[in-house]
Amino acid sequence: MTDLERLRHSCAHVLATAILKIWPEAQFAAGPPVENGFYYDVELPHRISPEDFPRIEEEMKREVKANHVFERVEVSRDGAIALAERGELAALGPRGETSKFKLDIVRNIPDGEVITLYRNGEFTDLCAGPHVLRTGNIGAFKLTHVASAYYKGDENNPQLQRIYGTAFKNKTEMQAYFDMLEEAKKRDHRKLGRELELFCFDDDVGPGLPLWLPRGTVLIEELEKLAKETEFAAGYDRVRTPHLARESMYLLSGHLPYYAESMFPPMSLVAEKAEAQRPVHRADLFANLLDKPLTSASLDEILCKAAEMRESEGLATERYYLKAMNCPHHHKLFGAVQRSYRDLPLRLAEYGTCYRYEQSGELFGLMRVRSMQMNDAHIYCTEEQFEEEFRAVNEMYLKYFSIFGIDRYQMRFSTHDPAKLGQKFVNQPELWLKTEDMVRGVLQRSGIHYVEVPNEAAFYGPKIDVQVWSAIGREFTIATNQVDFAVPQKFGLVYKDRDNTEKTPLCIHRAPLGTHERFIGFLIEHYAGNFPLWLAPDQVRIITIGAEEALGNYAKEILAELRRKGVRVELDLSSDPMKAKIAAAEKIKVHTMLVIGNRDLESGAVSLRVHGKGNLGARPKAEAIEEILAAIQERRS
RNA sequence: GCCGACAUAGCUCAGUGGUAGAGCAACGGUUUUGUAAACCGUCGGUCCUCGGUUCGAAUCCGAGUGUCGGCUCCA
Repeated sequence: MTDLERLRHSCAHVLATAILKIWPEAQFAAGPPVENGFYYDVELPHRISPEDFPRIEEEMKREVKANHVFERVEVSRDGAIALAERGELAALGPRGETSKFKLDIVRNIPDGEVITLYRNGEFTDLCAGPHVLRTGNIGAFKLTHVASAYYKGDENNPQLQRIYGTAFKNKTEMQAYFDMLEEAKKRDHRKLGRELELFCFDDDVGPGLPLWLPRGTVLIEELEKLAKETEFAAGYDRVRTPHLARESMYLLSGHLPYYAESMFPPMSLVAEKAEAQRPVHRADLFANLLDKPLTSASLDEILCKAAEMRESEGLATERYYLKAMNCPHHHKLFGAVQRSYRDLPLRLAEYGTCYRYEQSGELFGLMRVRSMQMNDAHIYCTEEQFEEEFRAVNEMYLKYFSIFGIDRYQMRFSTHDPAKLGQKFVNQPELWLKTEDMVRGVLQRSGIHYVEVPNEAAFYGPKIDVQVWSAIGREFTIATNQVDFAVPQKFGLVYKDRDNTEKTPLCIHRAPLGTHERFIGFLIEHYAGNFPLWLAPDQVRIITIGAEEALGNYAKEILAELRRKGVRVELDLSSDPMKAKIAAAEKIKVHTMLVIGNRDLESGAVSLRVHGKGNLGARPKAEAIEEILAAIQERRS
């Protein structure tokens, strides 16, 4: 535990002390330090709201001022249980009620472990420590928010109130933290997305279904261009597949019924000619049955009637699902053509659109959505080819990260848990060990730093997830690279090997750029909206000083030349003062401004201004254009 | 999905039971400029939706929807 964590954990005890002074009946569960502070979970009939914070903080201040010693006491298990039963743990003294959560925690402490209590003033808590010496060592603290959490994170357990706070050695450091938070807020992709007109959401379209405005679409298309170039060079073939598929495919793939919950509910079609007619006919049919115009019927009435109708006529239904992943479609493409070992490795790539019914409370801007476009590809290869393919995929990741200047990331290698074979993981123990060894080997030989996490693999094989941190401090999986040794077999995918036998290929699922939604959400925060020239929705804006015809013509010449060369360029010929035009361009983070006045017109120059860098001075027109084209071409950061 | 908070003009926000407000943006005009905002005017509202309380609701109550903070989940 770091010094800061120790201090924050101690502050959690002070928080509990204060809460008990106000609400003596409070029952406490766990109160650990977390990334930016600490929390304590409490069960209390009173709903604590931020309005209660000043009062609680007042009590906390008193406790800090009293400068109580944090006293460590070792107790026997029976001793701790007796104290919990008398309600003396996480308490100011004996109480009528058992310290029920603490009792549960004591009972779950493994045999042989030393059980310790910590006391500060009147407050005693079951706690492994360590703590600061005295409450007075807590220099600065503040309660930040309140949320709810299930006891032990299990949704079958009672919901507790989780009071979050933060603490620092002194006020200066705490202020710096809050200032940093303010800065982070300005980078929030949801805020910038609106300000820069990149994307939006609409209630009539639906929650978690982003709409891309023209500027955001530029980002998408630039990323796709990058991916297509990179994948073409790496020997990928592009494919395209529909957004939905019949139920039977997801039964085959094994996604149903296990993943049905995270898929949109199916569309049911009646497999009967009369029913498959154009919607208008269906509408008339329903209207007749309903005895009123369709428009005045509620959706429930219509659905109910439709179901009744199907039932009464005994019509068979078939169901279609929106795809939640592209792999089954790609597997079908592998199987569509006879494959020889000479065709392998076969790399099928698609920016496929997927739909996942994420729980409503999980939606978060672009980072967690219900419709997404994935930088997907499936590589079908032999076991011998696996290492080389897997290594090449990892290198592609690193190439992308260097283009975007992403240096804070972590590769997470997720493996299976042998205890869950046949449940969470396909029951092929030897293939698990073999593929995990292969992946581990590639990572080690490539010198890639990674952490290994058991029990987090996909159901069909081990995987590597790349974690990044957004400006808001949330952790996200931005990219994924997975081994699949199970599903190709289910699909009966085979290739004819050299020895004239049929073999099942291994499959690598990979998405180095993740989904457009999450990746762009991340990039917005990463760049704080200040995209490099090649990505910037507004690459160049020509700003005239004055509006004489000759100057306007000169500006139009430059505009036309840049347009011809594929640059996203606009011309601001309005009568606003030059300073106002610059301000308007800066506000939407136009990357490069070409400011031209009569002086420039006379000398055939432009004056260059770059967002965030200010005025770079005048230079010959041709030179400025050359410079702009080169920066775009090289995807300079 | 669960707990809680929030929802007022395109954006940021004020308005706590009695005529719906500001700044910015947009639009119209005047102004003709040397590196982040020239002046004047105009437009703009289902105060999220539905229901209730009340002589009267943006304001109080209930339900729904959405967003946010967490939890759970995350192929």
